[in-house]
Amino acid sequence: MLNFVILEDDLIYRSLLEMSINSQPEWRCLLSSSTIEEFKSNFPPRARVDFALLDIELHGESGIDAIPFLTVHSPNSSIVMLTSVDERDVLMRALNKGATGYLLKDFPVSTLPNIIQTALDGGALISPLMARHLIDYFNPPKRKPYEQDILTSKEHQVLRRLADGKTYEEIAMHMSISKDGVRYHVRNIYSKLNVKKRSDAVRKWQES
Amino acid sequence: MLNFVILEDDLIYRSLLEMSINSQPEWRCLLSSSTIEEFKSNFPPRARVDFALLDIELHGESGIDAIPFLTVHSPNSSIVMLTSVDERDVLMRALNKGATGYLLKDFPVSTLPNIIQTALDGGALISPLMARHLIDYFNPPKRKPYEQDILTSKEHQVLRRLADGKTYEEIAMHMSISKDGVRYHVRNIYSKLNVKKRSDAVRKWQES
DNA sequence: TTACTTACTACATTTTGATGTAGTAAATAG
DNA sequence: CTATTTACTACATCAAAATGTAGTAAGTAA
Repeated sequence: MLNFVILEDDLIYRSLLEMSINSQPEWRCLLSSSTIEEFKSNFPPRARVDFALLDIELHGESGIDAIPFLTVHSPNSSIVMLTSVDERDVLMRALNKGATGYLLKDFPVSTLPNIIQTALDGGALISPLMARHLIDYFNPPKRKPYEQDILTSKEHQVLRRLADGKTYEEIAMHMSISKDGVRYHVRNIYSKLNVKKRSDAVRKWQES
Repeated sequence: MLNFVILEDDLIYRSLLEMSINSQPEWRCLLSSSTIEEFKSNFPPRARVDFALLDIELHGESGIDAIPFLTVHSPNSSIVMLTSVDERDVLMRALNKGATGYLLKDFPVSTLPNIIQTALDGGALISPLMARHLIDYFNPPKRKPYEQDILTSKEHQVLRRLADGKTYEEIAMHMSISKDGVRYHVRNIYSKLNVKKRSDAVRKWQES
C-alpha cells in the first residue's frame, strides 16, 4: 500500500491527481488540501506517507514552505514538487529545503503512476528540464566574454560586498576609498549590468 | 542533420549504438573509436558535432579524459557519458569536466533515439538513478525541526517578496494592504529573525 | 465585562540607496 | 604636448528602508 498526500490549489488538477492515484490498486490518497494551513491541520497524525505532491504556486504562498512540516511529521516520505515553475532558483530552494523530486506539470496526469514507479525503482523524480539545471550547476562555467569580464576588479569587489548586504559606508571603509567612490562604482556596475537596484545586480551576478 | 561521435571499446555495444543512430533519417555517426588516442586523431576537423557518446570504462583509460579535447574542438556539442558505472564520484567528476549527460547502460539501445529527443527538447540526458545522486547532493543532511513556524503565513509572503527585491509599495499592492502594513510585517520578521536589514533576513531565510 | 492580543493604519524621523552634476589628479592615446 | 579617459572626491536631491510611537477594529481569554 502506497500513501499519498497532495497540496494543490487548482481543484481540477487536484482531482485529476487523485483519480490517477486512486486508479492504482494499492495506492490511495490520504489528504488533499488547497492551503498550507489546511494541509497542516488535516494532516493524518501517525500515518506513514510515501509521497507528498506539493504545488509551488499556491494562492499567496508556496508549497515549498510546507516541506519543513513534512520532514518533521513524516520524515521518510518522498517530497515531490509538482509545479509549472521552470526557474532554477525555485528548484534549488526546494531541494535545499528537502524536496526529493521536482516535476514540471508538462506530462499527462494519467502517466503519473509510471513516473512514480521510477522512484520506487530507486530513481529520482525530476523532469529532464530541471535535471538540466542541476547539471548546469556542476558544469564548469563557460566563458561568457561579456558580463564576465565586463566588470573591473574593483567593481567586482564592490559587487561582492553589495551581495553581502554591506552598506556603502562599510564598503568604503573596507576598500579605503570614500563613500562617493563606492557610489561611483555602484553607478558603473548598474549601468553595465543594465539594472536599477542592488537586488537585481546581485541576482545577475549570482546567475553568471 | 544530427552528427554523432562515439568512444566505446565494446565493439558489440558500439555497433548497436551506430545502428540505432543510423536508423534515424537525419542522424549519422561521424566517428566511432575504441581508444582516446584513436578518437583524437580521427576526429573530424571542422565538423559540427551534436552529440558525443563517451564510455567511461575503456580498458586502461577513462572516457572522461576525452572531455577536454571535445570542449576545445567542438564547444557546442552535448557530451554524454554512456556507462555502467553507478558511482556518485565518477558522475561528479564527469560533470565537473564538462559532461552534459550521464546515462547508465540500463536501457534498450533501440530507445536511444527517444532519449536523445529529450535533449533536443531542452532537457538533460541523465538516468533517474544518477539524477538522484544530484538531488542528494543538494538535499540538506538533516532538518532543523520547526524554525519555519516562527513566521506566520503573511510574514512568509512578505519575506519571499523581500527576497525578490520588491519595494514595500510593490509588496503592499500585491497583498492588498497598505505600505504601513508591509512595514508592520517587516518589523516583526526582523525581530523574529534577529536581524536589522533586508539582506540579512533574506539570507537567514534561504539558509533555513 | 474587561483585558489582551492580532493585524493592521497613520505619521514622523533618520539612515541608506539611487541618481545627477561638477571637479580633479594621474595615466594614456594621438 | 594636448586631449581624453579613468578613478575617483564632493555636493545635492529624492526615493526607499528602518525604526519609533500611537491608534483602532476584530477576535480571544479570563
